[in-house]
Formats: sequence, C-alpha cells, structure tokens
Amino acid sequence: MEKTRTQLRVGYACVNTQLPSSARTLRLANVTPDRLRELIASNLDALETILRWNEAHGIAVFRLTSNLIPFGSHAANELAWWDEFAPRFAELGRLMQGMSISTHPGQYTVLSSVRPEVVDAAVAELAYHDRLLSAFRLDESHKIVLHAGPPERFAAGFERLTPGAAARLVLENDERWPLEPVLELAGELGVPVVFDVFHHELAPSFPGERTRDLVLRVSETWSSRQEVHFSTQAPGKRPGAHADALDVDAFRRFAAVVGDLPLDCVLEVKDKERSALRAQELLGYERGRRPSASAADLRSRR
DNA sequence: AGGTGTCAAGCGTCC
DNA sequence: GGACGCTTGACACCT
Repeated sequence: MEKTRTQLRVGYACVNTQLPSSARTLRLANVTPDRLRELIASNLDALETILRWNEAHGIAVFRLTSNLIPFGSHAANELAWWDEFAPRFAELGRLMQGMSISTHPGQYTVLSSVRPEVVDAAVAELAYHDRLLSAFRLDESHKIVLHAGPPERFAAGFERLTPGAAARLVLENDERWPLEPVLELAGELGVPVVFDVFHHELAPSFPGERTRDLVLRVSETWSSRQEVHFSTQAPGKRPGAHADALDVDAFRRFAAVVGDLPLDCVLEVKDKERSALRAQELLGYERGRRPSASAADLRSRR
C-alpha cells in the first residue's frame, strides 16, 4: 500500500519576526531619490536574508511585502528602480527559483471603486506589483492576489490593467465576496481564484460542499500551482480577526483533507514563520530541507 | 534611549 | 459622524 505523500507546501506573508524588515519606508515629505535608493537597497538586503532563511528551513511559499519599494506606485518615486537595481533583482530572483512568490496589494487598492482617481491608483499599484515580480524575472505563474468587487466595475478596471498585471491577477474570496460570485467573476475575466478557507467559513457558498471538493472546484481555475490561504478565528476577537498563531488542530484537519493536493498555502497569522514551521512539522517535513533542490524533497515525509 | 502619534492611499461597518 | 479594521509596522518627533 503506497503511503499518501504530501504535496501541500506552506509559507507565510511578508514578515519574518526574527529578521530585519524588508518594508522600511519614509515619510512622503522626506522623499528624495537618494533616500529611496538607500531604502530599496536595505529592503532588498533584508529580503535576501529572509529568502535564505526560508530556503534553510524548507519554506517555499512566501508573499512579498507591497512596501519593498517605498512609494512604488506613487509619483513621488521617480526612480527607474527596476533598472537601477536590475542585477540585484536578478540575483534575488535566482534565490526564488522553485518557490511560490506572490504579492497582495493592500486595502487601498480598489480596482472597482466608483472614484476614477482611486481606480487610477489601483491600476498603477497593480502595474507596480507586476513590475516588481518581473524585475525578479519571475514568470506569470507568480501571482498578484486581489479581493473582488462589484463585477461590472471590477471588470471595467481589469480592462485597464497593464498586460503583465492582468496576466498575474488572481481573485480571493472574502467576507463580502464569497467563493461563488468570485468564481463567476474570475471565470468572466479568465483569472484563477485563491480559496481562503477562513473567509469561506465566514461567508459560505456552495452549501454542503466539502472543503476538499471546493478546493478541487477552484483548482480548475489554475494552470499553474494553486494558492490557498489558511487562517482561523482569533479567540475572543471580533469575527474575522485572524488568530495570532496557527490553530494546530484546525490545520491538521485541513491537511488531512487536502494534504495530498499540489497546493501552496499561505498562512495568515501574526507570528508568521513560527507558525509556518509548526505547520511543516505537522506535515512531516524534515527541518532544513532545501525547497528548490527538487520537488521530491518537498514531498518527502519522515 | 524609549515612548508614541502619525503616516500615501479606500471603504464598509460599527458605535 | 467618527473611529476602526484590513494583509501589515516603521518613521519621526518628543521627552
């Protein structure tokens, strides 16, 4: 009898709590080209440290912070940073080979806003995210995750994206936009969907359909490796608040039903890499495996 | 040196 | 009508 091998890979978002920040910034009033250069260099150095830590700990899933380039989509940043730092980006891009690297623009990025200037800013922000991923020479399988909005306005905004941003865009279900309408919108736009388990529980759709079947349903939107998000309710906090740390039992249950599927799972927890390591232990990873060495390494169990 | 109000930005929700 | 929360902290000024 062949043992079921895990294909589920786990990772975390933006911050490693043990390492320096890759999101240093400055106040708009203090922006100068040289200050921006200093901070970009510093943030790329910090990112390199995080990537090497991830590699040493066998973590192959990571979300880049939107603040890697200060004012990356703002007129105040006039640098051709992708050009100036091209060799450095290429260097870090090599460290990312074999990893799932994505981004997730913040709450200010509202592609479906009724205000034209807000849509302009969202288009610029998404162009920035694409430019960032492209600077690392990451192909279109490396995605930009965005929440949905009213379908008609969202589609109108989508039409205005740069080709690169459109090719990387994926939609995520949330409390306002449950999985069913998000799948419908994503189908119209021809983009994949990130299944967020926690948001789905808060705003369910497809009544009675089990988690595994939902993940499989969503998998049909992907032509590259599927990304999912996992988090749980923070005890005692308002509904929807993310727990500080991995809920081990809930994750074990999740892994029990989808662990054999080829998923890249971003854990959305405050304690970041600690929970990622805990999740890996539950999946039976060996500590210190190199994720880019081979796919077989990642799937190996104790 | 350490504490803390504020910072580019949106918008729905809750009080 | 104002504060809060989001995926998320760091800067900059004050004592």
